Amino acid sequence: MSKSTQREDHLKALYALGESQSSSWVSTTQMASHLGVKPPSVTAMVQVLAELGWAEHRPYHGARLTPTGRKLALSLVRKHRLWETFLVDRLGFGWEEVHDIAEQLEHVDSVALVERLDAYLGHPQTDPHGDPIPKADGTFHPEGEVLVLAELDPLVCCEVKAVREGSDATLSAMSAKGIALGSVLTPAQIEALPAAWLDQLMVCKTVDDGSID
Amino acid sequence: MSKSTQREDHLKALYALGESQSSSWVSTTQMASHLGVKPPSVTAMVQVLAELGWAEHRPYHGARLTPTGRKLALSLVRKHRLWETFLVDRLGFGWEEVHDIAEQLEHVDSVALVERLDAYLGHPQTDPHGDPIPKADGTFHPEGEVLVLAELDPLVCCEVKAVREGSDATLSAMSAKGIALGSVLTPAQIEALPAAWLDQLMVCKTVDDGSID
DNA sequence: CATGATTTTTAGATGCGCCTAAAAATGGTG
DNA sequence: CACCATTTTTAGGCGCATCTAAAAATCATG
Repeated sequence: MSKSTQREDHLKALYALGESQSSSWVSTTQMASHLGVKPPSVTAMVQVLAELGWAEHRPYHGARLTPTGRKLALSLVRKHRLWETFLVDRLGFGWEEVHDIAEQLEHVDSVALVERLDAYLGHPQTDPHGDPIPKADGTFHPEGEVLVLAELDPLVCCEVKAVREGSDATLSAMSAKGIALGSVLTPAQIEALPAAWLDQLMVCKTVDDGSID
Repeated sequence: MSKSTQREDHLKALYALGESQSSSWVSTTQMASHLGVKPPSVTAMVQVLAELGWAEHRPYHGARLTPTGRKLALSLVRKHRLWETFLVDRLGFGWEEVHDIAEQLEHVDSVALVERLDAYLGHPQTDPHGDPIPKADGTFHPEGEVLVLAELDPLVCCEVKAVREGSDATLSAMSAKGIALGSVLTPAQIEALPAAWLDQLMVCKTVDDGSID
């Protein structure tokens, strides 16, 4: 598929891991466990990405995307999230079923396809997990004030805005408990959730309108 | 992508070439030119397909699909044609633009995806080129009485039912001359067509209803 | 600040799909 | 029916992405 599914996968891993931590430098071991390969394989691939001008490699310290590499990674994220949106909104898949399929679809190489798909879906701003969809030029729509549920200090009512990387099983379990994008959670409900979910659920506080009047 | 895009491509070539001629035995040279590789590469791949039980290989004589191989090939054809239908009917591509994209999409491995796509498209029976779409069980809807335009002996009015493997440029040119599925051609129009097209256009005779009344 | 534990890279091998060149089989023709 | 042209397969290599094992660099700790 096009230039190489593997290169694209390494590029995406570099992007995803760089975003999820303070420094954009990512270790080869991190990438290896994320991609399910061994560290030496990552080293080799990172060196290829460096030759292509898509990443920098500081031996023994890690790798980081170049601006070019970042653009490419964003276009992959864009494709992935547009396909997920298609699978859920149009084909009726559950949000826990679409990741692996989108993983394959995102490697299809056709600019026209992505742009037509985007238009067909009505230029969606977020995917079925609530994550923002990068635009064709690599910019995002602002994400609003969301925070990880684990960091909600005084437990207050909040609305689920997005779910970060969860296994299919986790996503199914959430669905089963009635958690979806837009769900409102009360402090009591939050305390009853499995601890692991607190790091995955992104929420924003809702105003308690004292609805018992 | 799944088991191997290359194996799938060889399987499809074996199917397509076997169908297009009297004998289902296909030479490695034929496959090689169809796939754009050299004959020794095909020999090697055919031997792999034989080990998988997808094809028989009679050395120095050719290869042929087994029933299992044929089923797999039909499921690829099914996916290809469903995606082409999606691209044209839903995304608004022209029929000459979709082959290469569908070629990539058909290798995406997900039974659920194909079946949902089929339902979403309304279980179409033919693709945008007029070719029948195999059903999930590998059967076809009957194709009706179509014949190659080149064999239309007394030139009479006919309706375009399908277009066989044409280059994108050919398909564009046909569109430009107003030829689409369902177009009705008069003997005068047929005589004006480029000779090469006569082998690609599949038509059925139409009743001249003597509409000048 | 030196030494041991850990991380990372290099070295060398494997499988896959492709290639070219050479050998083997087939098939047509005198 | 033997020979030559053609087709097909075998032999041997190459590039890519991966692996394991060994070497090198970094880091953490006494």
